[in-house]
Amino acid sequence: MASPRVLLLDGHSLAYRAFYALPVENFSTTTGQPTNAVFGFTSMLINVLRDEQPTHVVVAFDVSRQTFRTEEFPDYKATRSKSPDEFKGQVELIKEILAALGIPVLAVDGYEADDIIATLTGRARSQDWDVAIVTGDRDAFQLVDDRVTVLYPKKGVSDLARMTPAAVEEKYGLSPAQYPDFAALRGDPSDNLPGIPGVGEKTATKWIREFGSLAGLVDHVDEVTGKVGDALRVALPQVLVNRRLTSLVADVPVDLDFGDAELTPWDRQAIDQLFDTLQFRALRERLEKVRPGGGDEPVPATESGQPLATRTLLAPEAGPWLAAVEGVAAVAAAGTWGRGTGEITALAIVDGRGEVGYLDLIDESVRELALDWLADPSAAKDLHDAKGPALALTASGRRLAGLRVDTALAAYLDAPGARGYGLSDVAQRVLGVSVDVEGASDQLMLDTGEEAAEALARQATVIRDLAEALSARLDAQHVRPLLDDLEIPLVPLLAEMEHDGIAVDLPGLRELSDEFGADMRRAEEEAHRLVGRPFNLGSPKQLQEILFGERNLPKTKRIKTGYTTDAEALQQLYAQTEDPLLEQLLAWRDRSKLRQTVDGLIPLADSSGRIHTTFNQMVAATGRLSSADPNLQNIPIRTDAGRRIRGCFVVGQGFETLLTADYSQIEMRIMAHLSEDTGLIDAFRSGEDLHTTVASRVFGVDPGAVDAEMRRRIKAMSYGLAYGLSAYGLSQQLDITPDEARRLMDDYFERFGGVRDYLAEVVERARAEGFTETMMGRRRYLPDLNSENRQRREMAERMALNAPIQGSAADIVKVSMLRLADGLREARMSSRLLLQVHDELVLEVSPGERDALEELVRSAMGGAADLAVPLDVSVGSGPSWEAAAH
DNA sequence: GTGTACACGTA
DNA sequence: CGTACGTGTACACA
Repeated sequence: MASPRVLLLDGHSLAYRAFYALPVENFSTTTGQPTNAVFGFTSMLINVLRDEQPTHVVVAFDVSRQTFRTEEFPDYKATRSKSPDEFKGQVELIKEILAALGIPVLAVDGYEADDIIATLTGRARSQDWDVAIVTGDRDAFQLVDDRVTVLYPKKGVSDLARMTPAAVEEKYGLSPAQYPDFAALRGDPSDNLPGIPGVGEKTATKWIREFGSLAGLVDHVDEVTGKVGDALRVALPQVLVNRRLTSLVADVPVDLDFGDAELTPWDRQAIDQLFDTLQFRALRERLEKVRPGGGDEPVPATESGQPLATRTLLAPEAGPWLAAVEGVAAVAAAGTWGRGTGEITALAIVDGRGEVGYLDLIDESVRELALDWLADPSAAKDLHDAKGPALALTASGRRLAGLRVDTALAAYLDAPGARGYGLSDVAQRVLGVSVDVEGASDQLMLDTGEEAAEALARQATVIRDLAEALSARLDAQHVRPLLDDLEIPLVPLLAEMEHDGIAVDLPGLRELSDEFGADMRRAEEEAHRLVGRPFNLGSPKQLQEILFGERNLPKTKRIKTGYTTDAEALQQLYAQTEDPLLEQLLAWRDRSKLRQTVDGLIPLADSSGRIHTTFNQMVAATGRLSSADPNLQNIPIRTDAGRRIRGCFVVGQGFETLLTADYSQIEMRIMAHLSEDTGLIDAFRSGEDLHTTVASRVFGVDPGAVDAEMRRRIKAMSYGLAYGLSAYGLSQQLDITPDEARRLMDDYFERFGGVRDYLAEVVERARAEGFTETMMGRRRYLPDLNSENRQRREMAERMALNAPIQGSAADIVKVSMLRLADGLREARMSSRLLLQVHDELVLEVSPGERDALEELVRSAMGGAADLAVPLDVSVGSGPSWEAAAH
């Protein structure tokens, strides 16, 4: 075996280099946390791990600016400006990353990182190890020899100079051992070490070469002629000071066993979580490629992903084989699905005995057997992301049943807010194994039979092992009921909703598109006329130039790229200046947004005029569903023109009407329940208008005396509470002074103190426990609650405040959907659920079922949770989504 | 072609 | 300086 190779990094100097090399504007998270130093450092680390292939790694940091050097020479590094706060916070993040990678971090009081590196270099050399040093401090060049290389960042963070003895010789004309002598003569402006007037690198090199060393030069100092000789003699004491400071200390009391520095597999969960919060996507992939043991290591035979003897089951034996499956089967499905339909092309099944079967569903009879088996409730099965296959089953007229663990959903409940829930993501995170799903599907496409079977069977074994590992995790977190009773039963229901889709009035949509298009053109022409030339109204950049440059309008709120041109700001500008261009811009924006929505819908209608969204069960960190392709959860409603789009979602053929049902103020009701605030509970129980009732208490007047403005303010305040609204934010929204907003909040909490106490308690508990919980126990982990960074911490606090409220509402709506679907089945009704929009359900009503359905919906939704306040449901019906509103 | 910023629709 | 999403456009980068 090759001798160990140790990699030593100067954490501070590299982070510092990165901090100034990478523009912070391009390297910050969406929450505003600067990450340029972390990114640059991590990027360099990954590169050297890849290129140097070290067996051991240590990172050294400076402790403080106080070292023996500042004692000897108080001006040492005195010109270094205090490192900015954005930098210091990032050093902590770097240390977190190193901790997750299992790389020891060393810092010794009174010494610099380079001294630690010199010390460790000496130790490694004495064991005859190779050493690579990465540092932005050139003093380390003195350590270079045939086994010690210094990698010095030339510029940026990716270009490292490889300083070998030959490279030092070439660059300075000196040996590494001569370097500190040379540096002492030259001085170092960055360390605030004075040089000698009239002496630069050239002269310094010449002297060292001539006399062999600084000591040699000192011995013959009188022989140096000319003005520089005089200068040298004058500066000699300083030069000797420089020499002592430049020299690295190789006997720092360092407490390190090299065994602890050995590279080992790292803590994937910690890495994933860190890289997620830092929003490092590409880096994570680069890191994955250099992980210990290499990126493409074969999976050990005994571990997950190892193919077993796979039997490809042909028509005659497929039926008996499926009937003989024992225990819970882990199933990997191949196929295509989306937009309300799907097709399964192959299944690999591993059963409780370890029997592995592969079914090619191209064969008609195998296909029927396999689909029936998937729909068999007595055949227990685990799948990964079963909604796709469920969609295919639904399309074939069946319903997925017997689903025990969906490993994607389980991973989501275990860690909502993670980066991805694909099989390879989850297998990597939970089991630490690589599953090349892409490669597998490539092989499936090649259809080389055996290879396709092997690839899919491998996935099935991973699913089997994941189901076991995740079950244990969910049990430990007490979230197993959420999987069993909520998320899993929802899978076939969502598949059916997606498959059914919702009918649209296509001619109506086309008409709207034309109309909105005409409005856009009018506004655009007028805008061009007002500006005097054509420009792109859709370009915020051009808009900024025109508004704040040419027209010199008052500046709006600052954004990264200048000043915002969002609708709110344009409206304020218009109120101030009455510039007619602003009217046109606002009109154009409004119409183009609506047209964009309409034009996105039209091509998605199927041949029978129905549109099929995809509900995503695993994206929202709070537990909500989301809707995509198209998003039917953000169809306009607030404006008349917008509502006309809703009017184009209509009842389909064979049905009588659409019915919508929504929870009124569900989040406020949850807040009343969770906070146990008697005032708020009473307000709901009174049955009067909530905001008016709350306003009358806050302002101390009769409900009849509450005017529209009072109600508006209280409504904004109440809703804002669940989002962590600040006095400043409230003042902005209500257009009042922050003082007034503060007073309003105080008055509010005076009357509803339970709410304030609850909100404060939620955050504190989450800070202590690391996560928030909904009424049903759904967790959200918020590590940033203990962040040193104020912005991140406060962001996490608002999330902590909101997650139990939004998440409990999401849980309740999910429960109501399941109760409703069960009720429909039991009553043998053919009306059906089409959409969920967070607190609203949209149903399609079969002829004659209207009244019974309303009754069912009210009881399913109203009884979905037992709260201290009633769950109020309002119902409406009509031929379109718009008309069914209430 | 891909990623980011901005703007904006919903609950 | 208010949470949770998805989507289209512009624009800069590769």
